[in-house]
Amino acid sequence: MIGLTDLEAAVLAKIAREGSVTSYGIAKEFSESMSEFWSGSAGAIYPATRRLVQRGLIVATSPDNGGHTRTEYQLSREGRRAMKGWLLDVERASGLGFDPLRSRLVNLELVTENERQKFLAAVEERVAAAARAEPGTDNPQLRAIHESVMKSRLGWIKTVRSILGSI
Amino acid sequence: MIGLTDLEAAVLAKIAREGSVTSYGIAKEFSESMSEFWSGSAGAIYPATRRLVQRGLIVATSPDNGGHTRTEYQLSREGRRAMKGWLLDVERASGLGFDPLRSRLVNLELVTENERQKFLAAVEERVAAAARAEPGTDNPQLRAIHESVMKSRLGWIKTVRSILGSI
DNA sequence: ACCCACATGTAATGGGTTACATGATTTA
DNA sequence: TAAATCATGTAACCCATTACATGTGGGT
Repeated sequence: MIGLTDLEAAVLAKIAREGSVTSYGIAKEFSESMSEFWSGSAGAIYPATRRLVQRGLIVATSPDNGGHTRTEYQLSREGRRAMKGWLLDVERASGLGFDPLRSRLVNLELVTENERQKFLAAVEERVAAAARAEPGTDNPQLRAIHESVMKSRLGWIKTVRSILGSI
Repeated sequence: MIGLTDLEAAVLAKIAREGSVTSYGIAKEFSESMSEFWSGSAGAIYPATRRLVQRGLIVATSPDNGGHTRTEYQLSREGRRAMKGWLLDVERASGLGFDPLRSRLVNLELVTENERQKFLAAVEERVAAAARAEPGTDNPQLRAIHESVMKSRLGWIKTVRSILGSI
């Protein structure tokens, strides 16, 4: 009834979006696109789906399409409820999480002006490149959200550069 | 020589900024301001400083200011080098990390229009409130960075609302 | 025949979390 | 003198990571 880890919640959401998926399918999406924060390793996903089954949040079905083992998961009613509880959690959604750039920026006064400038320029270039990269999804909503993330991030970096440039 | 965890790096940076600190002092700052991503628990900080000492990245000194035990840490030369290596790591700095809001937004199509709108309005309000809150530091650079984070975040949320509003 | 994608798992490890335990010093 | 703060640590637990092990099915 209590806490889902963020990975568990993401798994629930993935199952909700797809309807029916295997652990392998979940792991694959996590490792190639999802968040780059999770590796999408088997050692995380298989235990996670097992936990979710034990808690009754998802149900397992084993369609026998010839020979090999394959287990697909679907959301249960409680699973949907839990997923929505996590998704609409305003308190947690309003936090900052972990941002590898932010955690560096707040310490950037520890290096020289020159290093700062070079670093920020390089990061800006890299983020701009990532923003131009192909989106990896054809869902227009997701694409728009992804685009807004990258745009806002670029704008933020520019702001920070001007702040730190004027020391 | 290889990887620092982000927490270890943050500890190094804190020591670099302060010059000399106790584990307790580090834990305190982490738990009240730092990142809200780390709890700043003793169970994380004391083992971390121990590891950093073992790797020669910080050195321990025990000033005897009467009676009670107290261990302060300072950066070693290698510690400064490791910290700078982490700080100026463009590759890692350019990633997205974990954002509790982003990880929800990409799944927001799973709830009704009404729930979406209510959720986004509530989050916007809460983030705006956090942006107005007192900064917790008197360092003008840090304040400016924090301000830029919150401003960019608010702008982003507004963009997302207009994207998701026009479905 | 060989390789790649699909598919499922386990084992060792690492590094966080909460909760607990202890004691000195300062402040009300 | 009671409470808060400073200060250090440990123990049990959880969960994600990497690396390994195993096997099927389809394409070249």
